[in-house]
Amino acid sequence: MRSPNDTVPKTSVHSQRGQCAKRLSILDAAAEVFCRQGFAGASIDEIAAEACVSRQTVYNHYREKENLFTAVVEDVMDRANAMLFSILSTFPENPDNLEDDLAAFAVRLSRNCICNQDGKFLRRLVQSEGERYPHLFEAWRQHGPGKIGTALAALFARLAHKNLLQIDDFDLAARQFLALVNADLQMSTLFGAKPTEDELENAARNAVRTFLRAYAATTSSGSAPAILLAGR
Amino acid sequence: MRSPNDTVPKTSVHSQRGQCAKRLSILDAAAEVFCRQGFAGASIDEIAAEACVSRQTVYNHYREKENLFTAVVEDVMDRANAMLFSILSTFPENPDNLEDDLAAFAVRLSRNCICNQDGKFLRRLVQSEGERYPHLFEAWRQHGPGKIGTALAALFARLAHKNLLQIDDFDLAARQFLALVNADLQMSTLFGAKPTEDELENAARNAVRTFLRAYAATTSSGSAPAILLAGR
DNA sequence: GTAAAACTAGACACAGTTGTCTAAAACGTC
DNA sequence: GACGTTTTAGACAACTGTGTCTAGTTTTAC
Repeated sequence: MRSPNDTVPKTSVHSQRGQCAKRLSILDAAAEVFCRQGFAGASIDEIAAEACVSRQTVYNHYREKENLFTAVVEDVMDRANAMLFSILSTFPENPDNLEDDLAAFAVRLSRNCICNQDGKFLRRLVQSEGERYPHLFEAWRQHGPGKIGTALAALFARLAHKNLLQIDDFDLAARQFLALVNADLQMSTLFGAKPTEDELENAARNAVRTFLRAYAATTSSGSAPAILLAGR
Repeated sequence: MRSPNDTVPKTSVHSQRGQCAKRLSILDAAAEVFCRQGFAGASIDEIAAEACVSRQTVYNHYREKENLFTAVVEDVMDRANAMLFSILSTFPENPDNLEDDLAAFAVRLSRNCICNQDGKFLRRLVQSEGERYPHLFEAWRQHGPGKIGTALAALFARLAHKNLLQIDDFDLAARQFLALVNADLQMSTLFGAKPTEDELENAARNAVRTFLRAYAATTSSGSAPAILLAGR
């Protein structure tokens, strides 16, 4: 896989974001350009220019376009993954107001995992190149943001165990929660425009309200919680 | 816009799917290739080959690549649009079992508008080329499947008027309904694999069940309908 | 300060694409 | 069968992109 004459300095730690400023700069520029133009449309010259680096330097570090592409994908996925788990850890152990806590959580999730540059990049790339690079898709699913689903499912299982939610199928609930959060953002995210903070807030509120109407634990009397039905 | 020496026969009715078999064949092949490779990655040679037509014929009909691309987009959108309205018209005026009717409706919608070749093409293209061709995105929204939302909202308004649903914001409910239907299909549709008929059925059932838990009209007693809570 | 490593700029061969052009072939119609 | 149109196959110029090479410059490390 790795050619012997990679002139990459001593610090050739695979694609892990390591040391060298140029390497980093190339990675970032490449992410930008690949995202804008797709794999076929992106040219090494453009990437080099955006990274303020000579074309030869790009080739020194990444040997060929294909190689650079997979390095970028790995890098973005690593970052997205770290971000995801940092956000998951913010959910309070004992939520005192489930609706507010879930909404705040949803805002963080959509702001930092879905609507940010990395989220956009991954969505676009998996969509347009996923068929051509099946391993890309698989990586996205198992090791990248595709994991959001399983992580969320675990969170919901915890909440159900505390009798705060009433859920049969945790994975399904997780998928639906994400889908609902996305429902109001799709237009923005499809187009590429970053939604405002207000839009994020609204989208989260709408999603959580509907989600809780469907999944909030019923009170002991068996009817839906008064607070949820009251607003209608 | 239109060059005077378009050698297109007498039947130059813009891009409306008209007459000439070659023209049709080119349009279909181009849709296929653009979808697979994106705009930059698709070559006229490949399109011509897939259409079983000489390259020159492609140029005779569509003058240049850009032109062919927009013709394909228009064509696919027209078809998707027609399909959407044909499906909307199948929803019964007086549903006797809302859950079943909505589920059947969701199956038809996802099979024929979301998971089919045209749906895939449009999603992929809007996603990857929407930023470069803003008019494409705008067209998709106003004149293509972006309209599903408003059409659905109208349907839900009707159902709410008949006291079958209890909805504040019809547009929101429509977006959420679509999002829920997509929730289980995203993996398949992202990857490009056609889901099986069973998967469609399941996705629709899951979506409708959650949707109705959130939006079904409460019975006169004020509690959620017994049938909906019973299953849990 | 010096030597090794990293970087730059430019030229280069090669391949692929777009869009044009031409002459010959196939087609449809009267 | 003859005419006009459509289609084809191939050659073509212009361009763009990839990946290599070289020679010179800058940076870094000792």
